[in-house]
Amino acid sequence: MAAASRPLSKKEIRRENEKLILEAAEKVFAEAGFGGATMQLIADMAGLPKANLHYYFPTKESLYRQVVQAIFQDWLKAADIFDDAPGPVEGISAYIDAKMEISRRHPAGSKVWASEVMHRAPVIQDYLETTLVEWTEGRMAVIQRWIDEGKMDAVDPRHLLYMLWATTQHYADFGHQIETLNGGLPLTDAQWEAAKTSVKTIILNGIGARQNRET
Amino acid sequence: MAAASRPLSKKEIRRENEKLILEAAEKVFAEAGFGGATMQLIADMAGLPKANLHYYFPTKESLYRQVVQAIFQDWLKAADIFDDAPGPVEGISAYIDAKMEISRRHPAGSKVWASEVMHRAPVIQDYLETTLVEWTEGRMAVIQRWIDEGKMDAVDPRHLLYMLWATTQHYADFGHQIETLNGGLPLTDAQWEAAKTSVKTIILNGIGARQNRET
DNA sequence: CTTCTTCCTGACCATACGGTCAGGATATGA
DNA sequence: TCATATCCTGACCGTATGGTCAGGAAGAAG
Repeated sequence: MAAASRPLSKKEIRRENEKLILEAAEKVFAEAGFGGATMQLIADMAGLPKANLHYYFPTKESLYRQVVQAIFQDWLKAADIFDDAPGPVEGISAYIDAKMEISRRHPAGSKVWASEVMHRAPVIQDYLETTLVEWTEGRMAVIQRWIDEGKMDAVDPRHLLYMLWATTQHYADFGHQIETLNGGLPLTDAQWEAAKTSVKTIILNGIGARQNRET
Repeated sequence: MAAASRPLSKKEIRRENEKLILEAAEKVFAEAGFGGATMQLIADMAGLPKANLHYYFPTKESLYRQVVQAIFQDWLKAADIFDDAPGPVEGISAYIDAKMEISRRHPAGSKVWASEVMHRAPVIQDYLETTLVEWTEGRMAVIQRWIDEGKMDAVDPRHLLYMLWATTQHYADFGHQIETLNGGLPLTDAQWEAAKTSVKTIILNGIGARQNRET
């Protein structure tokens, strides 16, 4: 059937299988929640026997933990954009674009994250208290600097961040609702562009973001 | 112990117990998700034996369905405000206030709803396709009228609605994250006011909402 | 070729869960 | 007062699930 490649080395096998399992797990956890997900279903989706999952990941929780941690990494990475930007127009635009793209390409991850937080973060509370707190404070400082430099209105940086998270992740977490309201069809390329544009327009206007130098 | 009231009539008993069960169920479903919730836990929280739950609600699913339907009703009701308003400043302000208040007073309901939609709405898909679609189209028409009347910028009404939902519900669904970022403490009255103000300011400025008559 | 380590898996187990039921308690209404 | 309908619940049941394990297959190392 499939193009049988040469036998894989042990390391390759491990890497390959862990990847298969993690990908399947992310989907299943996203669709069913932690409680509703079953190891059997993840195994089927990964195309491996259930016992094999327990060979790589001793418990359901350890598998879940790794899924959530991977998502958290992506989440943070999307924000490096923020720091390098000269002002809110560039920085926030780029951040919205990046997060919207994640919502589009990686909706399962966003859902798992949302579910984890909604359930009071049973497995990544320590990350929230350390990494996320630091990250947030850093970004708030950037926004405050922009305000001090007169590049945008004096809005509360914290609530601006929440709005950015909420609006962008909404397109992943509530994607099903959005699809239903779109006649049951996934958004087209053009519709995604319209969504991005709407979010950027409203938020940038909303905070009175001003270009670095008036044209 | 408790002030023993006179014996309840059968009807009162039924009403009372159903209420107890539904309230407990909403909390448990919100905290654990449908799959993670157990009838035993709901029973304990309601202070009733498990078999009693099955007397009032034959299955876990039927109980869940009623919880979700009740939430959906609230959800829609909050939006009557919209129609009576003369323009976006009043209408959208009031809508944001109302939805923020729901997020604050009724976070469990919002979480159950979010969870249901994230899992592709297994029990209320029909509502999404009928009631929600109609509701959304009605509200989009109102917004479009405001645009046509020059009361706000020509933003995409659909994405504006999504932003309103996303930003307001975020304070319930991600309340735990927000609390963690607030030093582990729930938001104070003043902080809730600041949140409302931020959301309203950014969105109303963002859409260029103009008062009915210039002062 | 031999030994060692890693990978693999069918069969199995204990538990927890949703759901049932028989039979008792309690209100209602004639 | 008695009959009936409703409410209540401890004990029970079948199933599904997370997890285990013994033993085999297969690459790595020498």
